[in-house]
Amino acid sequence: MKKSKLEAAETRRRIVKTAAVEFRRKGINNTGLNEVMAAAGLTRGGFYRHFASKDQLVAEACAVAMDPVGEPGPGKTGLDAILTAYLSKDHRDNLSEGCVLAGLGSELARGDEDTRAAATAGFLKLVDIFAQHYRQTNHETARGRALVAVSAVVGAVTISRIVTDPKLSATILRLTKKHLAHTQ
Amino acid sequence: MKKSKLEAAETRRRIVKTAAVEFRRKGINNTGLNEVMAAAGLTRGGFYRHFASKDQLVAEACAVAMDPVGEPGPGKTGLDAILTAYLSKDHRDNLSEGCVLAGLGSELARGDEDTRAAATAGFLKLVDIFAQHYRQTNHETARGRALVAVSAVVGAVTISRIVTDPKLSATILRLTKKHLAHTQ
DNA sequence: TGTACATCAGTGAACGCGCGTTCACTGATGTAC
DNA sequence: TGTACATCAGTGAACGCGCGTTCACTGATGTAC
Repeated sequence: MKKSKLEAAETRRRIVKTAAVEFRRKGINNTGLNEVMAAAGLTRGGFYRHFASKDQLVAEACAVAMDPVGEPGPGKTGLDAILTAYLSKDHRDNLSEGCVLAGLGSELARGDEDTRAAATAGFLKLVDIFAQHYRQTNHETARGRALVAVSAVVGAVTISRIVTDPKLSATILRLTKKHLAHTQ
Repeated sequence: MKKSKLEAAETRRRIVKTAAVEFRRKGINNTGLNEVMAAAGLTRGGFYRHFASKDQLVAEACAVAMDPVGEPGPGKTGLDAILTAYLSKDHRDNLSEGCVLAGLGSELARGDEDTRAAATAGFLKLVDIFAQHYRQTNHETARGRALVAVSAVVGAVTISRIVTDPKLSATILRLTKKHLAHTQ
């Protein structure tokens, strides 16, 4: 049953990618390795040919999942487009493809060093994207504003997912967008 | 071994309070009922005399834990005091007594209706406290600003706990405070 | 190029463990007379 | 007020279950000669 090195590498990538989706969808603690492997079309036993532990998979899945964050779609640019995408109902309702910081924030805070480092790298990437759109004379000021803005949007999406009143949820997203667009 | 009704009610309260601490400290999914009961000085079996399920305890613990949120300590008032307390390293490092929204945000988003309703009530209470300090002519505007501000501080504390770089963590808290104080 | 053998990706059963929940039991509390 | 009995808070063992992890095994791949 041995597969070629190429196939094995592809399998590994598939496991990480599947995990990135499943963890975001159901939470890290609520997602078993069995579940991830099955979703990747494999059986449980093969997992440890690729990873030393679940924690390692968590860290790698986190790193992979952070990559596409903040890309508001092809052709769209500008802070407004980014804010619109991040603070959309689409993003709020689509856990499995959304931002890791908003989807797994409080679980990441209890994660191991590697996981938190991956999340930190993703956060900084997002901050850079935001900072590019804060056209200040001072680069540090732009970065500072971006730090605050990213924190704010992560909080807004997190809370918009908790809140039981749909109107309130929508208002949080709308007003956060308005606020951040105005302090550009 | 039966206890008086008074004692039983006291026991129930103790379980909820203990759960509120343990859930915040280790996360809801990582905290077993066994653990909560032991921390409350009881054995596992007695739990179901007081609660129908773990989910019920989660909802009640969440409601209780949300109560003291936003109280910046005796004698201190004003938005600045609230922001200072909420965005302090003390709050960041003291999971077990901190704000539920920041400590359990992404787990709450996957919680059941009752839990999310309790969290929503707590969120709105916090929004009201903030809104009282935004002295606008229009009450709705003040509430809007408060919604955004509470989302922002929840995001900031969440991320300050994830980030592996202590300086970055401190900067997020400091700049978020500065930003929100200035848009008063 | 062909043969013999080592490697190792993936399978599927099994491990111990802790989970949420149930249950028979104990004995002090509360109630009825 | 005193007695007899029902209630039920709390105990501790046990339930089935899914978890992360291990392991013997299979057989195609990759390598050495």
